[in-house]
Amino acid sequence: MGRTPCCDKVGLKKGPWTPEEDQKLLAYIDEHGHGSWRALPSKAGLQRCGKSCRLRWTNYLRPDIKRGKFSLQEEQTIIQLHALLGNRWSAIATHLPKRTDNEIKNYWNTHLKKRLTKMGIDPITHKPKNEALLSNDGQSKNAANLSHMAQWESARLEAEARLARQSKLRSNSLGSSAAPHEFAPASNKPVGPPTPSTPPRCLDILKAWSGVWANQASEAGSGGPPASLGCDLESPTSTISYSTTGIGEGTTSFVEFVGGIGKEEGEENWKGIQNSSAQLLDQFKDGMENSVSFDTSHDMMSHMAMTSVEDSWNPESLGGGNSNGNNLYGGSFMKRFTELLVNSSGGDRSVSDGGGSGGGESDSGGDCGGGSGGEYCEDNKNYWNSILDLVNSSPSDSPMF
DNA sequence: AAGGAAGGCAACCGCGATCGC
DNA sequence: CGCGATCGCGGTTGCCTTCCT
Repeated sequence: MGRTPCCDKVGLKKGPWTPEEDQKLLAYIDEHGHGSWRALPSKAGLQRCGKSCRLRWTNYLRPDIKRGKFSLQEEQTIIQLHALLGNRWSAIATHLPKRTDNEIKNYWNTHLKKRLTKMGIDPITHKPKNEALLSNDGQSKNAANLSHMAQWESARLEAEARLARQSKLRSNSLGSSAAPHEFAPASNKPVGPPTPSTPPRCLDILKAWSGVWANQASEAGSGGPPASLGCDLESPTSTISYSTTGIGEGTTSFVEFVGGIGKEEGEENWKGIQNSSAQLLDQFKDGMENSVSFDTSHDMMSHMAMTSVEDSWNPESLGGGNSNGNNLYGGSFMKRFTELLVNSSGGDRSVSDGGGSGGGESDSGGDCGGGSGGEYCEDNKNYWNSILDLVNSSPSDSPMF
């Protein structure tokens, strides 16, 4: 029953690739595209299994990958995304143009993870180790909130993937004018919809959400943070079953959840939206109904919209929420933390780019706790703005968007 | 200068998801 | 609907390089 490993065939070479092999593979793909990886080696005259060829191509030979040292910005991105996505390297890679999931994974394991551990941070949960001893009421609630978002995002990812597949199929069946080169997209993700000029509309809800946050923030002025933003992130609860093994393991992305949100769009296009979650829901429904044109995704997303959002995305969750802070993931903690982290790498690095928008700020310990109000809120806003920027600046060729 | 330890990274392995017959 | 083939992903291994003593 078990599938035999593709490399079990005797006579197939393993181990490091030689320049000659690279050349053969490159030449073949350049001329024919990879097509079926299984069939490629024999056609290309390589004594390798297809899987090995695919890996070599995606991780090394692909023309659109960048090699070399990770920039500060990239490090920060990885850390933040890992905090939200866990070990979903391929998903993280979609936000890091020209980096492969394998490279990111290696970099995490060899550099960032150790740095975290050194600092007393649990690299899995991204929590300071001593926080594990804290009472779990607020934390668990936040974790649950994030988990809800993870559920939702997971469903969205599935839908998008399906969308992309179907789109690809359609374009193929229409005798698309695709170039003969079938270069794999970044991180082996399915090729995105053929008309990327309009991003997946399912993301509109995310814009809306962003807009709500922006409004909350602006209305609150220096008063309170958009509670849902930093202190008590609520999210639609998916009806799909999902393992809630904790952040960083088995959870999906909040960053991707806000994926594709243009910060400006989020703050301007949607500024007119009332804070009413009902209106927001209408927007969401409209977006769903009008945009996701493929049956499967449409059904799925619509189902999500109808069954999930209405059930759990209540006004309280949008506008209310608590302010008990200490939201590890939504608060300034993460930002400061990542900055601290990248700074702690020592040597010649410094936080000087825009990504570390709050660079140089005092280390106030990231207390989200009540009290500090304005500064905290500003930090939260900045943090999420940086996330939005981060996602927004995701490569246009990212198959995710 | 030599040997061992540690670090870094390319590549492999195995599993789950998906596709096509 | 079932089954085999294929693909993609994440975890792990093992080799090579660099650092340290």
